[in-house]
Amino acid sequence: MHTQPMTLREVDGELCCPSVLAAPLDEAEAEALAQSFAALADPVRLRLLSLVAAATEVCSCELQEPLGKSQPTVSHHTKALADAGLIVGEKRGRWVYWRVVPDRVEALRAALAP
Amino acid sequence: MHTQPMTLREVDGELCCPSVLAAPLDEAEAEALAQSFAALADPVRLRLLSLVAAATEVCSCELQEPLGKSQPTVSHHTKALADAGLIVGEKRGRWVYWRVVPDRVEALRAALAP
DNA sequence: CGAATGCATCGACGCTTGTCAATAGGAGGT
DNA sequence: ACCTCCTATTGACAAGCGTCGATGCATTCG
Repeated sequence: MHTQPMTLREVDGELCCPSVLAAPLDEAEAEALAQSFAALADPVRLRLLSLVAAATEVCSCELQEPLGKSQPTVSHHTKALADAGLIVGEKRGRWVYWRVVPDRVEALRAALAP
Repeated sequence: MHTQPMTLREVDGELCCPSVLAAPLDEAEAEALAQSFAALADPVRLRLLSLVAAATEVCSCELQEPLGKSQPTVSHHTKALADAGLIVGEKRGRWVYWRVVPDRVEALRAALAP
């Protein structure tokens, strides 16, 4: 299972999120935001995310076919999204069920707010 | 100078933008969105974008020092952001002045809307 | 128990990307 | 004309990433 949501806000704990357009970012903020956006910078991961969002809960085995990718590749992408905190996995029996983390998506969306 | 805003919406011309969380993305939408997010998936480009946004207009020469990168590297990143349609450059005299394209940023932000 | 299933990890392969020095292209100034 | 300044492009290099087959780890089922 994959965890740790990554920094992005361990920094000041005050405001919700740094906005790219509001004020110049310092290097730490830029690095954290860039890693989060990098998780979205792949078409397979975007489709994976949209599939999970559409079903509110999806196991990895259900992703392999619609994505048209091998099982290790799917696992690689779920891990990438989970490391970015955008999805979270829960292991039940032999399966891992994935859900999106709306707050995380919202944080990235807020980073693009004017 | 760099131009051409790239696809992302040549597709249906109807709605403003595909949302990742609303419905499963097809491969074309995912590819276009991924390329746009890839432009934001670099800390130097994020800081560059925030610097341009803060000043509403910045020439390349003013970016080199705060970013701490060489001139070719800065040019490389301005091109990347311009290819993604996030900034646009206007050449005046010997200088190129960059401005953000708010609609483009908003389109990406909308892609993360619930 | 053993066999089967779902997922993660490893190793390897190509391709992409960020970076800079060197060079080229253009516009202004002298 | 020449020289200077700003930007873009090229070439090269290292690092990172997406992909898959093979393997390993748990868990469930018979």
